[in-house]
Amino acid sequence: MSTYHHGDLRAALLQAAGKRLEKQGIAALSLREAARRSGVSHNAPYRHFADREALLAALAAQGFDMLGQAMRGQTGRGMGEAYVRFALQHPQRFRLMFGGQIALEKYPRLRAAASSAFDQLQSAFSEYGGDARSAAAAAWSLVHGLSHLILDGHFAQRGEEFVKQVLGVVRFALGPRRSA
Amino acid sequence: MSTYHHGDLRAALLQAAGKRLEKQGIAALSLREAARRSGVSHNAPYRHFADREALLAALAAQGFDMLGQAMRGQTGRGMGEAYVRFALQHPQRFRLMFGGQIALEKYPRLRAAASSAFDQLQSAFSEYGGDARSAAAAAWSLVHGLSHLILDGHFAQRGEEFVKQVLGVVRFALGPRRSA
DNA sequence: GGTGTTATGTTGACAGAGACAACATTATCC
DNA sequence: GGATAATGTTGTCTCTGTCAACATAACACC
Repeated sequence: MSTYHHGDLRAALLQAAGKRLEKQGIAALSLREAARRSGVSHNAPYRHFADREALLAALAAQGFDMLGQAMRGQTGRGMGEAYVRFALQHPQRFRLMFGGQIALEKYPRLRAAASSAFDQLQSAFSEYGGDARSAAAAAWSLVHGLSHLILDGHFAQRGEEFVKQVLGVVRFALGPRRSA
Repeated sequence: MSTYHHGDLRAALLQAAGKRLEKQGIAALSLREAARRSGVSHNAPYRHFADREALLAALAAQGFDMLGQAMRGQTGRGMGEAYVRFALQHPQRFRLMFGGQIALEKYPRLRAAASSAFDQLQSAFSEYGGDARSAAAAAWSLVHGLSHLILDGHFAQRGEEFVKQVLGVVRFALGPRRSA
């Protein structure tokens, strides 16, 4: 029988869990459910993930990769808009990535994926001289917070228009401005 | 016997759960544990909370009240700093409040508490004329995102100094703006 | 004061999840 | 081709949320 070994169970589990995640939210994610959807016994996942948290970490890492992809090629304001757009398009994934349920220090792969995404933002602010770090941190905070608050339903509006309006109100002090 | 009825079980549960929350995080919160800590049977909590989520919602509402209290009397930048300080002092509570695990629309009391806190921020920006809403939204986003990212360990620094520096880099544009 | 009604707690039970251990089957490598 | 590691399975335990049925106390009304 070739059905005993799955072939690529790890990927299958990630896909099944990913689907479940977007549809039902983090709380609905279970190893057993993912196993079921992958047509495998309830304990098989443990050969690929140490525990539930490890599965979540892998999904989150995927998310950071996706986010990096979404921001690629963008600059300045456009990058910020891409960030928010990603969050709105993948709400549950975004919450998983930034929900604080995963101990970042336990998953180097995850930390690396996150840093890589942040680096893109950072480099977009290199022109800001000595305060580049602070400006980048502020910009990230701004788009991150905006994403979160919109997702949580704390604003009445949530369209592209609103996002542009809010981002447009902000200026970063110091250094040259006005580039596209 | 006066031991059959607890007296104020609801408050006791909230306190027990609150303690557990700050120490162990949201995931470690369980109705049964709270019941145990309150010296009561495992099903007693259901007389006060419809389900686990309702308990979480009550804890979150408390959190918004605390946040409102922390911002009271502050203005401008100081209010933003108070916001971040609150988040850093009550990390798990903050995550609960903004983790998206609670369906805001199901708990009017919770929504009210949240709006009330936001209103304070909003009113601090009333001077910004027509774009007051956008400016307030941006300011909230900024401090909110900064809090989140620091909590998640995405920045190397996390002291008061760093917070002031990041917030100091941001300016809000006055008056009406062109939109993209 | 006695009595019916409501609020509050208790006991018991069930299903689903995470996690561990022991065992089975297939790949892999010399 | 056989040892060894990788991968899956079965079985079991404990914990949790939640429902149902029952017990006890508080309260309102006569």
